[in-house]
Amino acid sequence: MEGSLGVRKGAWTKEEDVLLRKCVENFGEGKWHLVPLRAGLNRCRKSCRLRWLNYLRPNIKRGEFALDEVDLIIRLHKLLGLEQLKECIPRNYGRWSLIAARLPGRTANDVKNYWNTHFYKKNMVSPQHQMKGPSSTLAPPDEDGIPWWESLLFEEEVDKGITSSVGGLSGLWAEKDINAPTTEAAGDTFVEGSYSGWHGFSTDVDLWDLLGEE
DNA sequence: AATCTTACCAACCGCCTATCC
DNA sequence: TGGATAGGCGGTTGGTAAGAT
Repeated sequence: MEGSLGVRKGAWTKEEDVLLRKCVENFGEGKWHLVPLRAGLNRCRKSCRLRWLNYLRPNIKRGEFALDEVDLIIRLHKLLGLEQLKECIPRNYGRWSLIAARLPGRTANDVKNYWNTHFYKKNMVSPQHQMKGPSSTLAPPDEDGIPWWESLLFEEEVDKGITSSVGGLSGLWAEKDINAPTTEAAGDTFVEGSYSGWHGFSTDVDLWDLLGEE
């Protein structure tokens, strides 16, 4: 299975995994354009990076999402989808990465897949009744027959709490003496809590502050 | 047992931003 | 300053396993 430039595509073999792992162990993460050459792999740089980040990296957690993980995904997704934040986070960039950064061992791809499988597609049909939600083995519905996760998705009080938290962002910046003169910088400030890839804009504002948790 | 449908998830693709020259 | 390149992201696709008919 090869692409137009003779670069291999599709599922990775065990041999390829071994080569990639050895390469990263020897040279470290990064410089992905050099990895195919160094590892002796007939793969593109993006494919190597993705394979490492989503599958080969140490401490990757596999298997079913725990209750608290799903809870957090729902809350953070809701938070990051708010109009107020869309204004200051360009294109919602880093949304899945932000959420994944709060779930040790989970990757952005994992979180995205989970959301798309359990919530997003169901939302397209009928939000209140078509969603399957997290595996029923996680937790039974309450006495009213309403799954625990559904209340998180549609609970107005959760909305209010999150909205007020976001509304208080400017206060947080002021409180922490953070200079956020533009909406773009404001977005960086928010994102920085768990994502360090942008601009080197550093602050200790945390998603937990916005969620009002520990 | 065979076929069809659904769910899951690894991987690809295109786009954007940052950095380098 | 502007083009080329690399890194990184979200959206989407496609293969496959599991369940239903």
